[in-house]
Amino acid sequence: MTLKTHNHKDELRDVALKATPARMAILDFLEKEHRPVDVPALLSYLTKSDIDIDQATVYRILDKFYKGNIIKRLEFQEGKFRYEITHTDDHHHLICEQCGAIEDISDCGIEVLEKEINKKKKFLVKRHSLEFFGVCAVCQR
Amino acid sequence: MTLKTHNHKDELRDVALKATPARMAILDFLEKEHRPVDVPALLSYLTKSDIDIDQATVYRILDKFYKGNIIKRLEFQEGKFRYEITHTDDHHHLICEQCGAIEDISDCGIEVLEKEINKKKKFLVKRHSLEFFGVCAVCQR
DNA sequence: CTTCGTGCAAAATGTTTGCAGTTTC
DNA sequence: GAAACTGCAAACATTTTGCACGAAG
Repeated sequence: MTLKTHNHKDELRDVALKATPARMAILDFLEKEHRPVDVPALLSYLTKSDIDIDQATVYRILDKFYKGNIIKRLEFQEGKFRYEITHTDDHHHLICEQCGAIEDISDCGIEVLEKEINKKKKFLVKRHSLEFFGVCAVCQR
Repeated sequence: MTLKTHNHKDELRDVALKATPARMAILDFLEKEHRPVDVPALLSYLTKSDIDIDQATVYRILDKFYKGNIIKRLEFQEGKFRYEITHTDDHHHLICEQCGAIEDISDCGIEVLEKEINKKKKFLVKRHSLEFFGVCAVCQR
């Protein structure tokens, strides 16, 4: 069992955001889901949880969370964004193009590459996106 | 000087696509531009070149090209797609968040990682996306 | 009580589709 | 001439915005 030093309220206070029911529910959902979620999924969860919320509000909340570095914003070549809780480790995703399964992968050793880029190209890397698309183990059978 | 074994007409015939003026112009533009372009940029170029084309047609052409592997489809966290001619080398991009400059970078050594993923996770990688966001040399000054 | 957050409606942006007419091979 | 391609208009999906009301600290 891990020691939880922060709850959602603290998390929000840390970035000067008020702890509203909608925000708490969104954090709950993002934490519960073990994959990056899109806005439709978020909305349908909120509706099912009897939280009546407008999509505009959801986008505004996600924007605040993103800017406060509480969540990450990802693109899986779908023409829309997905969001996931910011974790301490730098991980990426394996996206199965057949069933849509999303696996995590860590330790891609990309920091080395970033340093090299900085040295060779004088480009200061702030963040990167790295996703793999293919066929998962189950779909290969 | 490099030997050009293929022109645009051949390129299209190779993937069973008819060589129409619009398609030739789009290939011209994508070849001329040294950065991944979005649809608005493509449309404005075509208009300036007195090629009257509907956006629906542009999207349909890009779709065909993408499926024929003539072009690549990229996302730079902008909520839209960008396209570039498919090159033989596997390169990625450094995107300056301040001025929008896009530099190429090669030899990221990601094939090694893909093989590892295949072995460890039994996930068959077909393609990947890797982009770096940060500040370019000019904007750092 | 002031600032921040939300709902509602509308719009902006990017992309896709149906269908009738046109072009390419 | 058949199949592929295109224009037009409309629809669709995602995301953003203005404004008035409501809630949190």
